[in-house]
Amino acid sequence: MKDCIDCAIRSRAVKTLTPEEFNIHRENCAELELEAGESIFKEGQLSSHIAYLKSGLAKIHKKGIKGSDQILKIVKPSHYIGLQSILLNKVHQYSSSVIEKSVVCYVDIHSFKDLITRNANFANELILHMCEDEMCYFNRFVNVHQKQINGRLADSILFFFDEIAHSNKFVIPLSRADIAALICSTRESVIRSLKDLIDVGAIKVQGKHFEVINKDLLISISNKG
Amino acid sequence: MKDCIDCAIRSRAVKTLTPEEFNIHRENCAELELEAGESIFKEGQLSSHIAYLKSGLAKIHKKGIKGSDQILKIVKPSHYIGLQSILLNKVHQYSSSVIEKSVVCYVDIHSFKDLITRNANFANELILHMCEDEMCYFNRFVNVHQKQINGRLADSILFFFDEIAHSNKFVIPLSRADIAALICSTRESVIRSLKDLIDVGAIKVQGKHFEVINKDLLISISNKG
DNA sequence: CATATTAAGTGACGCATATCACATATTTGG
DNA sequence: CCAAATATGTGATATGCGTCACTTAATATG
Repeated sequence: MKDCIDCAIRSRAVKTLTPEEFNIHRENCAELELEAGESIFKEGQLSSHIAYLKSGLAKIHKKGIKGSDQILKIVKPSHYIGLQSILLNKVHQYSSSVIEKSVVCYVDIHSFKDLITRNANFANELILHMCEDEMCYFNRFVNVHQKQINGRLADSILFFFDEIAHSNKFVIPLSRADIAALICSTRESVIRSLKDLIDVGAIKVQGKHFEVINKDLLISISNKG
Repeated sequence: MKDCIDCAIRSRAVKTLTPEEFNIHRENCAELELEAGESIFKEGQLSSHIAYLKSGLAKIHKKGIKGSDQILKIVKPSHYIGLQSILLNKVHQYSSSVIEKSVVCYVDIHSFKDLITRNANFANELILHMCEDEMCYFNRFVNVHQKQINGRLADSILFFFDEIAHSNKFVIPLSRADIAALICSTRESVIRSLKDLIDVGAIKVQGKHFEVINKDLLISISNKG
């Protein structure tokens, strides 16, 4: 049940809204609970809303010419997904799905655009978010190219440790094939690489349950590629 | 000599400014003419300005753990460079340099931030630009991973054809090593791949002068990776 | 609870491109 | 204009990881 006014996980952008603007925002969005694996939107689909991930985790993914999906980004709560909908092209250029049970709010594009043009602080917060994202894309682009698979896998495990779970024991709600899609590899290579990291004593793995045993070692593997 | 009011290549964002805002903007920026190879800003350098590429071409680049530079983006005129300066961290996270003779305006960060918060149309245009950029990053990320080197090289040649030169004869103002940095490869592999594209009759090359002889063939190579 | 389906793991092999070492060509600077 | 520096090009070799085919384990469904 939607309860925007008491929402503890409002985006920083939404926090800039006046009460009047907040009410407009609230009236123009619909909240949905999605199960793991369900789609937020699909590439090629007409875009009419911008999605806001209230809780849970999502991935942004896109098919390449080889027909295989690639995960472009793991989205944390309190983030917008699909801002490109505000562009002129009316079709989603990539897909988004949740990877664990999540709550997603869909915000009507026109109302969202209106908020941007009437509240510069809201727009400013979006710009800040997008700048942060750009930095992540750059770092990831460089790392994916210059690191070997163990370094890339270490990066991803550290991401879930530091930015999602904040704990040395956590679940990575991705299959081996999905982890491969995230780190630009194949599921067989991911399995072999996981084995390497286990063998050197950096992590313990049981299905999707991960435990970081030696974070410094993992960081070292990440740093040297 | 700075002549903002008659500037034919104002950004779409700047076009949204009121005359008053335009004057503030104008008073808070400095124009520089840079030669090919000169730096706009360097990674690690304190950021105090946002750069605007008035004319010429620039690249955004960053070193990876292997110590080698990677080109993250070729920047066309009428684009801002280094928007991440408006974030809290006061240091550039990547470098930017011009790749041909260019004119760059440096805009004071505080004045730029002020413009964002006082003019939502200006902010809106920035958001649109950043959304377009994000799409490019996603496409590039997927293509760099899923295409083999000939496809990636074809992509870059087509980029210079369609988005920079708008002509089948053009100069790519990059060394072979720089082309390699752009397409995630090495200079030897770029040379071999250029040879392949020449051999199949897609292009002609003389130093940095390129001629696309068979665009359809080049597109086909790009599409199939 | 049993069966079917999907995911994970393994071994063997192949390949696209990186690396290395060098020669040649071009550009730069005095 | 010439020497030095840098860029380009080439041949040979190495390698990290993808691919394929299969077996085993885990999960989903009726």
